[in-house]
This record gives sequence, C-alpha cells and structure tokens, in this order.
Amino acid sequence: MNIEEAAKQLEALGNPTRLQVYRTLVRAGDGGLPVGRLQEKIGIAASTLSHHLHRLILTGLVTQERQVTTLICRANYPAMNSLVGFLVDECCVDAACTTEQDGEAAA
Amino acid sequence: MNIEEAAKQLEALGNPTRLQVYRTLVRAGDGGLPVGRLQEKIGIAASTLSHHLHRLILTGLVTQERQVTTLICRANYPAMNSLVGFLVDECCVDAACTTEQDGEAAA
DNA sequence: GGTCTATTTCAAGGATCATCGAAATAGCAA
DNA sequence: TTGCTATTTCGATGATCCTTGAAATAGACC
Repeated sequence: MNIEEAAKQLEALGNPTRLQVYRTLVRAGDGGLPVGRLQEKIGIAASTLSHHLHRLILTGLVTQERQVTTLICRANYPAMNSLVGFLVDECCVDAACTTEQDGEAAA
Repeated sequence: MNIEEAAKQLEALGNPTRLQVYRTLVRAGDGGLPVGRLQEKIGIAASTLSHHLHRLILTGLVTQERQVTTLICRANYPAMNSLVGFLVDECCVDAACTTEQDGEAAA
C-alpha cells in the first residue's frame, strides 16, 4: 500500500454518495447486493450509481460478480482493512482497536 | 460521527498532497511540526500548503498551536481514530485490530 | 430473430478543486 | 518607525468531479 493508492481509495470514499454505497454494501455482508437493489435503496440515477460503482471497483474497495442476469456487488473487506492499516501505520496502532471515544490511548 | 462528516474527512485525506502532509505530522508525533518545516519536507508552495492545512484543520484532522513566531501543526489522533471506527463500524470490527494478514485473535 | 430486463457508456452542464505567485497580515527586534 | 520572518489571503487558470437523460450493450427468454 503506497501513498498514491491510499489517497485514491480515500478519495473514493470521500464522496457522500459513494460512502453511502460502500456502507450499504458493508451492511449487506457476504451476500452482496445487485446494482438495481442498490439503486432502489439509495435513490439516485442508474448512470450515477454506475459511475460511482466503477470508481469504487477501480480502487479495489468493491468487487462485482455476474450472476444470471444481474451484477452482485460486494464490499472488499481486506482492501479496507489494508487501508485502515495504512492510516494507523506508525502512529496509534494500539488505539486502532479502541473504536470508542477514549482518545487517551494514542496521545 | 455521521456520514457527511466522515466523507468530509475522507475527502480531506483523499488528496495525495494532503495525505502526505497528514502522514508527515503523524510521524512527527506529539511535538508537531511548524508550517515552514512542513513546507521544506514536502516541497510545495507555501500558499498551497496553507490551503491544504486549512482543509485538514476544518475537518478536525489537524490542530494548530501558535508558538512565539511559528504555528505548530499536529495530527489529531482521536479524530482519526474516530474516523477509523466509523469505517469499520458494523462490519469487521475484530479484523480492524489485525492490520497484518495473519488472523490474530481480536482482543 | 425479436423482446425484455439489467447495467454501462456517452455527452454535457455546472460546480468544485489544486496549484501557483503576488500581496497582505501578524508578531518580534532594533 | 522600519525591517525581518512566518504564514495566510487573494486572484486566476486549468483540471477534475457530480449528476443526469439518452443511447448502447449484454444476457435470458419466447
């Protein structure tokens, strides 16, 4: 994971619509979600969703698998794990396990 | 932490220059770094750095403290911790503690 | 082949961003 | 006051992004 790749992934997640797409997929779990279902849930134009999905896929944060007539989208957990690893690299690795507000551990 | 705030912070980190600024501050640790030193290390125009610094500060990822003649910048570890918490929320919380590939038991 | 559904690509608009040099500000020193 | 250092604000330019509807593609079914 280099800085360019990390920035690309962070930028991909830095758009509210894409972040919502990504979180929806995260919530969907291993089963994933078809593109059409995502569109219903989020309520944006299909072309807009396709565009954002493309960016998420390019950065490796989301994967797609073709089923009979639909494309199933899934969050790529290892990729995000790697990104989080890069973020906490060399600073507050131990604090990374405390997702609560106890901001004392790292400082 | 709502989705809008998280997206703002992710977008802030999603620019290679800003990510480099942020990581440099992370590496600097508690002592922080003056703006001028940051500029030397990164090699961009002072106005550009100021602009990026402003965005990082607005999102809460970086703090500034005035010393005699210089401004000391510091990475805000709790803020990033909170962002990471949001990212791993409801999906792979245990995996968040294993930034390596080995499936260590999540404490 | 023809049709239907699901999804992507195309083209375009308006908005935002990244970067820079020049000028302005703030604080200290002489 | 004048000068010096450190940093920010201003103004501008070129690039990129977000969003959409319309058109095109891919696959399944009759």
